[in-house]
Amino acid sequence: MSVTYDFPRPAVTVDTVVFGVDDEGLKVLLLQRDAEPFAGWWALPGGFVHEHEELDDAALRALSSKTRLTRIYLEQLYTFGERGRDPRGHVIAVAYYGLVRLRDHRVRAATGARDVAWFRVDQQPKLPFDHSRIVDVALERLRGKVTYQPSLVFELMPPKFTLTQLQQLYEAILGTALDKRNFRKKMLTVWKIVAETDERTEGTVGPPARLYTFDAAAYRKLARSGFQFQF
Amino acid sequence: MSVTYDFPRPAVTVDTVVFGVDDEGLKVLLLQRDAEPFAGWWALPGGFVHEHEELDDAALRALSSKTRLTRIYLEQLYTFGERGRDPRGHVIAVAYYGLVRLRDHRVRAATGARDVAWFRVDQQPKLPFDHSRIVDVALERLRGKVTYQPSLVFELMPPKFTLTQLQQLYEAILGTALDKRNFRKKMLTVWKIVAETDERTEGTVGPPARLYTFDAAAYRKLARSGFQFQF
DNA sequence: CCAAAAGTGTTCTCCATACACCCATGC
DNA sequence: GCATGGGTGTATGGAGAACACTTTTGG
Repeated sequence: MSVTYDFPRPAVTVDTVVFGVDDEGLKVLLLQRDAEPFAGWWALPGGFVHEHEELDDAALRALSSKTRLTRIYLEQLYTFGERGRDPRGHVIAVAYYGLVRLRDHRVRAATGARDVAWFRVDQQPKLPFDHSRIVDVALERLRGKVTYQPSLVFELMPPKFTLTQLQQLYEAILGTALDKRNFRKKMLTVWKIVAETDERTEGTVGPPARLYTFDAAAYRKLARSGFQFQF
Repeated sequence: MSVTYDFPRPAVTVDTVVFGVDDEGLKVLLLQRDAEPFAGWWALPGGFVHEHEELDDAALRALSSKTRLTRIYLEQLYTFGERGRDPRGHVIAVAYYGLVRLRDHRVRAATGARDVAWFRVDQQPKLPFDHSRIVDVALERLRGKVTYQPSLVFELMPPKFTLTQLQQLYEAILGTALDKRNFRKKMLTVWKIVAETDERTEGTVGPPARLYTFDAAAYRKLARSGFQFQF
């Protein structure tokens, strides 16, 4: 039995919003387009879905082929299909977002891109298509998700970190300042999802800070019984 | 400037998961397919996206053309693109979910459907494609969303309702029993999102119950300052 | 000794949770 | 009068929010 469908079809693309963090704050990965439309503009990495390709695979492929970023964690965000969003015609974009440890990944331009760079989320250039909207939706989702699935945050942290670094990351994502004592109490006493190590930072300006690790086992236990949110 | 793209494209469909409630509990709307593949099976209402049609419009059109349900609130759920999910080939499904007041809407079969009916979510037949998975994802989303966006629930309630009806709806959606006193305290004292009327039910078995309305203004005020969840 | 950052406790308020009895109505 | 469902209050515990000073180190 073969049933076919032979009408004109919309094209389907995947677009990816990849966030990273460094000491300047939260950043988003953009590439400078090589081809029309919008050649020369900074835009989200993405591309057309190939025949018989799964969406998740298409997103990873598009990202790695254009920016050399591989093996990163992506999650589907939303599917955009507004009329007029793409001058080439009827193009539906399945958007993904993800997080990487910026220092672990050297990005460089590849197929279809003149250049690749990280932009602070509060200092993005004007983006083509509806990409600005997509970034906004991704940011909103990231902010929401962080409060009820804090494990996400640790995707961005090195394996060992200080509590101040962790707090700064939360502040970068949420865009607000947090109280140091309350933050530490939540991590150490309430949630207990970080574990002390014996190590400390070296060569810092102030006193050395203790290094912690993410306690995945404690996290899973906590996740089963639900979270209490807000800072 | 015209840029085209001329490779084989996946087909794009929209599928809708519509929830309703009656005294038997939470239900989902299914239709009995008329055409191959899976002719005769109960499945989610849906259909192919037309040329230059927006996704939201396609979902509403597919739903109304097959079930005569119109003007309902739909929200995008997730986009499914797993290999092998459709025997016709590479078909991507953008899924939507929505809520209706079951008693307000008489559904009846139309184009492409032999029959249309409401099924209790815990008594669904075996569904074709990956529709069972889609219903599961929709249910999970509905359950999550109810706790942080309670206004959703009132989409399913009549304009005037008793607190017991409201509580039963929450219980149907969440699949758990709730404490009557705590529930009422939350609605009336903590959230204050329902307003008393002077009316009462008539002809009931026990004593008449007071009727309440949803207080949209109070809700918006509360929504701005964030919620506290859980019952 | 000074600048910089690390680290630490307490109080108050609000909400979640647990729990049981009396009352109004229709039949 | 009885079955059915409506309606009500309190005590406890846990977490969020607000808030400031001392200590350690390198230069």
